[in-house]
Amino acid sequence: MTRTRLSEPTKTATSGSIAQALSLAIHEHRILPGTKLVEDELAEIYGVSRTVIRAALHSLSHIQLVEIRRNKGASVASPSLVEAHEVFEARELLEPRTAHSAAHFATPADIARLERHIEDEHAALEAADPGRALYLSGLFHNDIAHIANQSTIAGFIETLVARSSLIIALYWRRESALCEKHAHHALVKAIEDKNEKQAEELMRSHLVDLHSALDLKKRSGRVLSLKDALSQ
Amino acid sequence: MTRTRLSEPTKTATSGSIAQALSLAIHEHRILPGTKLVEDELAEIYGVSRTVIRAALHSLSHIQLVEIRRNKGASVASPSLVEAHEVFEARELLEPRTAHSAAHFATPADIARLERHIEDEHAALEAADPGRALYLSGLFHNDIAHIANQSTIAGFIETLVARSSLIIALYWRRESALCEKHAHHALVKAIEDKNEKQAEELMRSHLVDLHSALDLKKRSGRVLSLKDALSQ
DNA sequence: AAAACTTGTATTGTATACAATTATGTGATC
DNA sequence: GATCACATAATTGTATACAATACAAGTTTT
Repeated sequence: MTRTRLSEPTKTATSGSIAQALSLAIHEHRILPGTKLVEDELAEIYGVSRTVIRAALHSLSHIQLVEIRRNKGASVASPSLVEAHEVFEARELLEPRTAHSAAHFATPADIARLERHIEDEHAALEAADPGRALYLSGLFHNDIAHIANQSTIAGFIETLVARSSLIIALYWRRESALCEKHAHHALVKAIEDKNEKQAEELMRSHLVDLHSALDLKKRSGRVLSLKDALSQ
Repeated sequence: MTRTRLSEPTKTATSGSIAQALSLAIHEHRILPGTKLVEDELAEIYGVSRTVIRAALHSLSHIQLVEIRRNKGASVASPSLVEAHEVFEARELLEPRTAHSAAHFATPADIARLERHIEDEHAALEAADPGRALYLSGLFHNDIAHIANQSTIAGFIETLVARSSLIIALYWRRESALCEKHAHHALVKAIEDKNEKQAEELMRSHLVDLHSALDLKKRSGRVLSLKDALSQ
């Protein structure tokens, strides 16, 4: 996954790049669950036809980041509490295993990248940008899945991490995500030490911790205009 | 071009129904890995425009049943041996857990449905229709995943089962699938008895057995014409 | 006033036209 | 005979036009 390019406007938006941009905006909570995603509006914003927008929306709907109802259009998905628990239960099943394998396969370059993720995440929190911190936190988990060298499972985890971002927007009750910093640090340490069993156990407890931080009732969310939310 | 009004309940083919029809054809090995899927040809067969076909192909590409390369079009996916092993490793991670939960949640109606699947599968083998038997065998696994009441994980398993069908087309070396009959029967028995631990263990050993039946080198496959393969 | 109908607008679904790209075949050259 | 160049066909990518559906507001009817 490459970082978003900044200022060159000549980038002809393709359905993939638009899906990625929308996905990032959802990850960072610039557009919240329930927001209607109107095809014409998005086509205008990205300077392409509805055809391309439709492809992007459909690909996001497949990973359940957006929900498409026939003749009703697309909106950012709004997982139920049951789905929320399911997502975290699935993560608790998959990710400890990937942490185990990651501890086996990780190279020094991998370790360095993971540590950079943690630093960036911390910097985003310092800069009062919790949305970006959340996104980076997701990248951290995805990166571990890829290091584990199981691309099929890594693909599943990517969708689970993405949906987790929606869930956090709806059900999160904890004030800061700072507590995660130590958990992530300890995890990297275990992976660096090639302590597979410990990495697995740290990942498991980390996820249980996140899962327990879900609230029981939905939060209300104000919805910004798409133009504003997608202007970067 | 006018649509086919000749037949009675002319189910206006939608992208979903077309995706399902193609998926079934792939499951049943009527169209084999590597087969080119030309949009115009499919549009002609199903009596819709390319727009609808494209949506169907894209949705199949998301679950990796078909592979789409830009400007090159779609073809039935042809997983590498590495991917094949990954798919089965993922199944070995997920499905024992669902078997465990299924044993917990299964109702008598669920048991009856599972047993019907086994019978149908056996009947298909008797009728010398191994493709259909394979499809039904996949349904059996999907059904267990749904009984386990974890729709997120069930969704993952569905894609893994689908890809397994491609893998079997490419790498299967066993003559008959009859051996599975006993495995499936024993599994249902354990679920019926609500013996969670045994169900989990039977599922694990069943999957290890399947995994071990993969050959190391690809088989060559003859490709039929799409019109013939999709005529049902 | 409440319910049902009507009409107008916004939005999505599908087909089609055209542009861009890739694949194919033919002949010239060595 | 092999290989390259180039023209032609086949196929995919994108935009747009139009049809179908849903949504909202106002009007009529009871």
